[in-house]
Amino acid sequence: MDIHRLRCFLTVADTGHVTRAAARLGMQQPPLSQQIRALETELGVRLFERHAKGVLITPPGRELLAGARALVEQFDRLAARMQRVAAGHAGTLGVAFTSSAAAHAFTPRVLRECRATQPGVELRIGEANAAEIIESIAARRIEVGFLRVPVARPEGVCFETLLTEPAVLALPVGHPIARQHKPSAVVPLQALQDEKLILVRRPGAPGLYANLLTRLQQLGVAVQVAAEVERMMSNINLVASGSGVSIVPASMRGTHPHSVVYRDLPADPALEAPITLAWHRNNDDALSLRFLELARRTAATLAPAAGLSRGRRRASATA
Amino acid sequence: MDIHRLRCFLTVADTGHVTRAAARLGMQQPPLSQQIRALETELGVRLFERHAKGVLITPPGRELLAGARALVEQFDRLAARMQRVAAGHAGTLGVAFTSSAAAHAFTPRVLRECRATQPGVELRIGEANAAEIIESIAARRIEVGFLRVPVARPEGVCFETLLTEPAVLALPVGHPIARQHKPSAVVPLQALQDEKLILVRRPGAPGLYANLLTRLQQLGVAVQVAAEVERMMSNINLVASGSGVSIVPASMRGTHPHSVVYRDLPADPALEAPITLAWHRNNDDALSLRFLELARRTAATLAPAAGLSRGRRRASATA
DNA sequence: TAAAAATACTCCATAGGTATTTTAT
DNA sequence: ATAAAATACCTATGGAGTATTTTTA
Repeated sequence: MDIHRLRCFLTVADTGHVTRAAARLGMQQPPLSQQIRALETELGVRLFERHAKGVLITPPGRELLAGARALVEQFDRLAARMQRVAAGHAGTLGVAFTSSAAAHAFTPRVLRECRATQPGVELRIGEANAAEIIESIAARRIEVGFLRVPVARPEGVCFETLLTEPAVLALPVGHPIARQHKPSAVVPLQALQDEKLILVRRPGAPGLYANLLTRLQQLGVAVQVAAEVERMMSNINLVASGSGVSIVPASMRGTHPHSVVYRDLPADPALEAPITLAWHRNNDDALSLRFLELARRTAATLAPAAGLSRGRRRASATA
Repeated sequence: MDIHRLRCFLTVADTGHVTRAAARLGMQQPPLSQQIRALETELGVRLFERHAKGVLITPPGRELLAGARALVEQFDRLAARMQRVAAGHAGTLGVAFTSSAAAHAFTPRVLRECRATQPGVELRIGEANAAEIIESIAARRIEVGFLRVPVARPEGVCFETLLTEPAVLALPVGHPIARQHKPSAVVPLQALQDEKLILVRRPGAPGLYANLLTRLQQLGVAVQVAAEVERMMSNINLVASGSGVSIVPASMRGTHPHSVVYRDLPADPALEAPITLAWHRNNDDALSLRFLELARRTAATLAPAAGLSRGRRRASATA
């Protein structure tokens, strides 16, 4: 008993004639008779009564009929679905973001674009920190990640900077620096002299804040480290509470609008905060590739000049 | 893509190794590799990443996995069910009764027995008149019928008398015959002289009532025909209403106990009312045969002596 | 170097085709 | 006598086996 034989059986049952069924199946009558006979022998059941003007299904044949029809239909659905999967029009894609990547306008736009252009694709969305996302990609639990800085580079995981944005200074409302500089002004880093600074820093993960400390040291600006936190949101919350000042990616502007004010910093490549796309080198299926391309295109529409000038598709892996 | 290939795929996915999967499938590694390769080529999708220590399923492979597992399980369920069908332990059986056959104690007992001994068998029960039942059997819409008298004998339909029971006289309460004869007495047919008689008679269906009229004529007993009805129940209802007297199969005793009284009649083979089993000659599947045998055994326990003395298994067909 | 998968080939079971016979109305 | 199914026989595709090579950690 296999799908092919069941299809033979169904066609004979539907037509009531072996000959007509054979024609519908695009085959000759004798081999179809043999298929039916083989099925009967295998099941130990007579499926049809043979008459001079055709065949009549038997009670056990009727039992098979319902089950076989459901089975063949399910089979055909699966085959059709796999065709769409092969084309990248259907499937499930695991995507994860860091909370700070999720704050960028890029993130909801990518998801919206994907749902709009690929309605058959189910997105499994998760939020985690960069280390967890990278580990999940390495372990192949998810396909794509969006994060800031690649805090680890396991074998096989690729990274690509999609966008960069400048860092801005985040100050508690009423802070002297805010009073001394208009909202449109650029605050020099020297203004941070003796300020209490809040850092987002994870063990072994040099990122935006390592670059900041290096630059302050170069400039001879001394600061106090008021707190080190793990998440960008904790960082802003501490600024809002007045515990100190911090620098954050420009897309965080607007968080805690009543408690936090933001000021531009001098243009500085070391203080640019990237949005980084992460995926696994071995994921070469149509769906993953389409999604990566979609992410690149979406990023290009958000920052076309930046994207081109900084060199798109800077893929890299520690292979 | 067929069930066999999907089974190969599932085993490789479950084990994560082609070699181990081959062992579990009872085959060698190379043909299994070929099956996987063929499936990938056919679907246009890479299902596994090949590594030195085994294989890792890909995203499109995961898509196939769920569907394939469900499909193979459904396939196996169907195969298992067909095995039970072949043995007669599962399936659907269409059974119909005439209302007067349904009144006999035999009927509920057969159904109860079947449900008890064959719990996997679904009984589709219907009630209809004898002509409809016989036509349904001839048209193969149902498998078995229980009725009184075969009012037609189409090609292929077999009949077998399972039980016979004497006819009894049904009288309205307070009727003179009831007063003149004790409940245990036997009322001679001569007592019906000049009585109003209710008959159950269908066009072209000679049965109990034809035999009765013939016998009364032989005895020179004149009666009035007060009514001719189609159904045994209408018959008893008319007796209950005082419209006349009638004779009914003994199993009808107890119907309308407050309005109708019953009296025995002299033993007379022509006035015996049979319970007849009807089926189609071509139904040789295990389930039908088992049910016929069950009906015969059940009938034998109800009237072992009668059954044997009158010759069980009097099958007949007008072939 | 070792373990796993892929390749090359051979064999055989079985699906399908053609020609013919049997069966039932 | 006719139409349909069964049988007989042939061919070829493809699944499974053995031996061997390739790949990767």
